[in-house]
Amino acid sequence: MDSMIRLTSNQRKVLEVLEQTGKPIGAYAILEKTGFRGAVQVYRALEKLIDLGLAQKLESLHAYIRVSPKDETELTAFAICDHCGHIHQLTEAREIRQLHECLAQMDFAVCRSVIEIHGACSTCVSSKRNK
Amino acid sequence: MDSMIRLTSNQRKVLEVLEQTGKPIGAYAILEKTGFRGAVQVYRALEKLIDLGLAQKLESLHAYIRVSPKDETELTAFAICDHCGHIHQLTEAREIRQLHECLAQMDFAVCRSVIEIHGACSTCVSSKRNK
DNA sequence: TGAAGAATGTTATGTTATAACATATCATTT
DNA sequence: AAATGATATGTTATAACATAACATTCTTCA
Repeated sequence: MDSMIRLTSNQRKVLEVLEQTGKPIGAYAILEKTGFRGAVQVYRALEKLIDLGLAQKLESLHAYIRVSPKDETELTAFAICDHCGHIHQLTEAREIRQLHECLAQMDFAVCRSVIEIHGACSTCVSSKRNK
Repeated sequence: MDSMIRLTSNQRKVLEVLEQTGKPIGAYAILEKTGFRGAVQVYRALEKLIDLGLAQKLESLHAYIRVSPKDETELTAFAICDHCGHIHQLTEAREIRQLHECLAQMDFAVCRSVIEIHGACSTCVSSKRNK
């Protein structure tokens, strides 16, 4: 893959950890899994991966997650299940676009959009119902 | 005011700092302004103020801001100007409600909503244009 | 090959947040 | 007023997250 080519060894290692994990993971947990000597290496790799659109930070969790590079960061929202940790990614949702349009009408120039909705996913909601 | 009654001395001090500041402020800056001996006192007060709907945390800034208690947390979005620090609060916006409805249709039970849109406010955008 | 730039390593420190336990304050009942 | 219990506050330590500053190593391409 073309995008793989430009990744350095450290960046590849971090990306692999993100992929193996499959859900948000903190920088220091990445540090342990990669075996790097310091946190700096993790943060540097994450910065690049985020730049490339391969990862994103979940601000409300202080954690990082692999995203598909085609997902436009600005138009992505995360539904975070606080019970099982599952992340559902809403990409290109009409509602997000509308929110941005609403801001555009106020002459607000969006450059980054942090949308993280916490709650309980369908699985957890129904398993609770059955208790 | 009724809501004032239940606040303790520390909570009142923190609330006053938030109000005097008028924009997001970090916990350790609050610590300095209040003169408390430790960060714990700040975080405890903030927790209560947030519970009461008098303050909110801006996750992407690691900072806290006074909000009007009638603003429903779940339906609030913040437009954060990264140039001048100005915060515009969108409350009860139709777009947010629609996003929640979209999640509800996926059987996701929302309990907390973090919506923070970064960019440049109209003032900063136009002052840039004039440079 | 060897100079320039990119990547990585190393150490230290800054920043944000909470755990665990001690003490103080205040209202209520006796 | 003294004893009780609940709430609030204080204190210390540490966890968790993030970056600054500088040294070294690795590429690459003239």
